Amino acid sequence: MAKGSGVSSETDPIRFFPDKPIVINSFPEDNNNINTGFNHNRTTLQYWKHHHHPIMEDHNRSSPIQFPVNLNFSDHDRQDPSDEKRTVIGEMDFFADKKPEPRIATTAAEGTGDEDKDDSNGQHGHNYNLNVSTGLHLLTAHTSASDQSMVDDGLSPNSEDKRSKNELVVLQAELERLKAENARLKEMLNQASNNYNTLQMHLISFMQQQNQDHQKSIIYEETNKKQDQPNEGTLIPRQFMDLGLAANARDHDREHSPTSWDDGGGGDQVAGTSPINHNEAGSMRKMIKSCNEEMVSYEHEHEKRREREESPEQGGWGPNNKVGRLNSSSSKDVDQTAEATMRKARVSVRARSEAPMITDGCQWRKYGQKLAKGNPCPRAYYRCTMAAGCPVRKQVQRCAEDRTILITTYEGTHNHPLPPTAVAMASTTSSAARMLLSGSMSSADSLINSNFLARTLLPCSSSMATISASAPFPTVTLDLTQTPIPLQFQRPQNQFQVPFPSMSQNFGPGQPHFLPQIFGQALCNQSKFSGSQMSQDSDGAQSGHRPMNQGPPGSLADSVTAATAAITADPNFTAALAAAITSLIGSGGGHPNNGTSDPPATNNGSNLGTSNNISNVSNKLSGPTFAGN
DNA sequence: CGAATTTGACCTGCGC
DNA sequence: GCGCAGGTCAAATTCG
Repeated sequence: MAKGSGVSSETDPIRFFPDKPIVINSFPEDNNNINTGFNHNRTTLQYWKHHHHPIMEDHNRSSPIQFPVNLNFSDHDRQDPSDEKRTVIGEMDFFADKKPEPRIATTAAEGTGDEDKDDSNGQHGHNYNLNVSTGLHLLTAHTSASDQSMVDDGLSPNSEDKRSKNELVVLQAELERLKAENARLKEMLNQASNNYNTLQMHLISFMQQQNQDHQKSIIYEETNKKQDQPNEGTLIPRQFMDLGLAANARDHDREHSPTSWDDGGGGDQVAGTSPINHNEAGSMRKMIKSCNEEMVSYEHEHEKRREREESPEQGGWGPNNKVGRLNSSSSKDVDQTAEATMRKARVSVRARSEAPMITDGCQWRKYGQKLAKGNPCPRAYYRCTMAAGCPVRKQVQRCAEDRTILITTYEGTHNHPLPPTAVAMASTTSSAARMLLSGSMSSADSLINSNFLARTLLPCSSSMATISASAPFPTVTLDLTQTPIPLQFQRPQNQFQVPFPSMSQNFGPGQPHFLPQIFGQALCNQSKFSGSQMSQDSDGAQSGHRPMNQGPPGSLADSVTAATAAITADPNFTAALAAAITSLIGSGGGHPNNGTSDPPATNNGSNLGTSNNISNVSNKLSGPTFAGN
């Protein structure tokens, strides 16, 4: 969390979004570095570092949007010499290519010679203002032929007069245009600000709801524990229960109280607690609605599956699986669906590694290996052996296309104490899990959550989360192998890939690369570590013994944990997320349906359980043989 | 010798 | 109902 504090202290998403109105880019480059506003270059970062105020605060001085406005600067504007200087400079630069003309014209008309130098009290500015701002008309009106003749006696024939008038007209038109543009940009900025605020409030209310749900789930758990006295000896994965129940509680809530986002009626917890910008909210609602529809159908399917699957065997992975059914119908339902959900949910981690298996702080025992269809590389099945009865299992397999990629799929939740690295990870991932779980509550939340989870778990530039509904089990795939992802949605079949517009955008300038570094480094370490320990595992050849214990203190698990914890706990991150979502929505980068179609994420909140398992991902070698080949 | 892995058999779900 | 594929079990094997 120490790192997290760093994130939170510096991260100011406000900068992210409000700036986004790439207004900036529509201006000439010479005004100031705001132009590069959204580039990730040093200039921008430096700018932001040195201007710790969001553009919204500072727009009077630095935003190009203000230029046209400041054209009307008055004496008041000039009270502060320094201010004036800066403003003038900016303006002059901005209109550099057009100013010479008016000056020439004015000078010629008034015959005042070098006014810039003569006017030491700023009178010039004032006069100039008259000439330019109000003055284009006035000048034209006042500057009669006689005036001109007085000044430019004998030097200004009619043709020249006409020419200057024409220039004035042109300038006037230009001024009008700029004013209009300024107004438009202002409007955009306001809208962006509104959107940002709206989403931020949504997020806050969403988080509050999550807390409530979590508490509710705890209550459920306590109740169930009392009811399950006979099974007291059995280890009950608390996180599992918490998360699962939370999800179910939400499902229940949703079933009995349709949300406004879904049905258009009022009363959505999120929408209801915060004002909505109708433009933004409208498109968002569309996305969410379609998403929700998909989720509903998806959930229906899985409900059926669950009914079929749970009744016969009830998952044999945990003795407590049967408990729920013995309880009262209500808690039974809750338990069943929750646990089923947890059992079914999976988190798949793709990472480049030469090692036969990524270590995650847990001990695993291989219990099977199978040659799966479509992949020449065998799939190895591991089960957690850190505690008897731990239901967690994982599959390890190399990617068929790229065998340097190791795909580790986790399923289940540990029911025992975890080593430091794993513990930290678990706590972190549980947060993410809750995020994801809450997705089953309402479509709105689900949308946010799927993104949130993805961004939370993989905030680095090379990350991507894929939520798949095609598999029998909802699966979230965290791809740590990808290079920065384009802002576009790919949608293979039922998969919805959550794109990560380089998180650096979402975070304040202070730490744009903080998280990516963590993850990147962790992965890098992983690779190095793997490489140093293993020559090649392509043949499944095992090179001797690899101690099966927790990963090193500085492992991927730690990194991920720290990073994730930091993010999840950082309100700024949530705000940044909101901004990111807004940008995604606003950019129209994806199909409305795409952004929404993350059924699995929401579906049964199943991913929660899985996300817990993510906590196990670390970067140390463990299991002996890799089945992966 | 105990622990872990290997590997073929078995079970189950699903699609045709 | 049958076959396929994924997943699991457990005896055999290997390793330290």
